[in-house]
Amino acid sequence: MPNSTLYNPHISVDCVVFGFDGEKLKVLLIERRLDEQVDEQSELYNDKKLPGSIILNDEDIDDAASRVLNELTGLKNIYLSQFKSFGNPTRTNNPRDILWLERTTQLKIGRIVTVAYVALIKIDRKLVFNAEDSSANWYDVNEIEKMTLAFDHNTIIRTGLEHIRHRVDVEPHLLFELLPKKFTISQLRILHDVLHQTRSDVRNFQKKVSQMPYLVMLDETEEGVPHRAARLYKYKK
Amino acid sequence: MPNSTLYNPHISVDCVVFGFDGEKLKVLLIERRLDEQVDEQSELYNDKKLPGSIILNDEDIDDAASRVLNELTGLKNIYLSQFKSFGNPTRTNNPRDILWLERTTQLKIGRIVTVAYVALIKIDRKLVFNAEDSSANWYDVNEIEKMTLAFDHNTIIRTGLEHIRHRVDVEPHLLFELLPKKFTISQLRILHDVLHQTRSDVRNFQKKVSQMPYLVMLDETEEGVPHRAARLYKYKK
DNA sequence: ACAAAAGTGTTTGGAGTACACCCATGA
DNA sequence: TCATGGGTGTACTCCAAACACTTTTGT
Repeated sequence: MPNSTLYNPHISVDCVVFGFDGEKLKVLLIERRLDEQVDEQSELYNDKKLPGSIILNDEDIDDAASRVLNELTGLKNIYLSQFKSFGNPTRTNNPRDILWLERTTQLKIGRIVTVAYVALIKIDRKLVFNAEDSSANWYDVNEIEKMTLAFDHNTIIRTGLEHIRHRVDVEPHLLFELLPKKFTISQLRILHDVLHQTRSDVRNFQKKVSQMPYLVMLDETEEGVPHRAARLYKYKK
Repeated sequence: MPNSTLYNPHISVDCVVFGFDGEKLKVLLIERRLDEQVDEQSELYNDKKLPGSIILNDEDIDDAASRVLNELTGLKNIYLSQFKSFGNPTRTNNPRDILWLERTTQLKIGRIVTVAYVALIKIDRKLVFNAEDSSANWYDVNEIEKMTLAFDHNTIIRTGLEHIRHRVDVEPHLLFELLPKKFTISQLRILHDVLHQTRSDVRNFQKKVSQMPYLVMLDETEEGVPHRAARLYKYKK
């Protein structure tokens, strides 16, 4: 439980956590609920938000983002990239959001500037989603556009998606943060296409990846598929 | 003079203002001086810092960056791009910096997270550099690496330079923010090379720019040069 | 006349793109 | 045996890179 001598209530971090299920790009969202009805006009919360937190008084902002992810997933060493800060003074104006903040933090909250991060994780890991005394789930990025999230989190996700698309152009090895340790060329191609918003030719894609020295072919194939099993690869170094 | 009911002392903006003098890339730095000697151990300040400010209570962070630039140069509609926030808790630990902050803001200052922006301006404009009751000057980006600036401003400038280099790859028209309204192809090529850290071939560069529809040839040539005068161009649309 | 930078075409290699068929596997 | 995706090669196009000489102007 946040404590006013430990926390800095002016600055927060929010994480847009991307995952890839083999077909679509997903984002991890926290279910926002307040069960206890404190007074008559308090609504029940039943919407979603990005994982995030106000920062600790002596905490680096990158460390705060790592902490949020670790509390959420139990994992360390997740790929994290700060992409933008959101400081519009009206972003914390919705009474619904203010009430929720003050309930969950036990702090008097005014304006908050949030520093947003993109995180990439392998969706196949069994994750412990128990942060913020609530649960988290994966949602298709395309579905999210139609949902109404807390604060300005729709905008943050949209911007984070653009950011990671640009980053992948410059650093293609980021794709491997989203794939399982062993993967097929098809999975790599589909992920590549989802992020680049293209549809690559299968043969040309094979040609391209065969020139990547850091992609090593394994002596294994996938299992349990109702067709010819594809060769597995791993990312090396 | 800052006033504690108007200003939010937890968040600031800093601007890395780039200019191009025809040869080298420059950054605008404020001379930091405190003339009045308040007590015996107070040093005289004679170093440099980025233009910046803590934000107003109800001010958007982008607006705060615009305000800083307008106060500094008198200009509006300057190209501005937020690139990173710096929130290491030790960045405001230097007693020298703390003292300076409290003197100039008249506020009790703790930790500050700063949101950093890159700005591009045409160096040929006659600018009114009178912000923060001090003066500002252009410095070569390469010289700055050897200087010791206030706070973590060396790091901010280095990161801002990387940022603008990437941006120019994606949006080549940003180059025209740095050039005078009328410019030669040589100027454009030299600026391009400075930012890409390359040395382009003159003929190949001419070929490339001749395919840019937004680059229009004027019926004028440069003047006062001790050699064949080059044709002038302007950027259209 | 000389110094200094402006301006101008061609060739070549590599990368990207388009395109169609047989193969292996499970049901 | 059938349905489903896996895996493979060639030809064409286009862009980037290499490369040298003549022109214009001021001193």
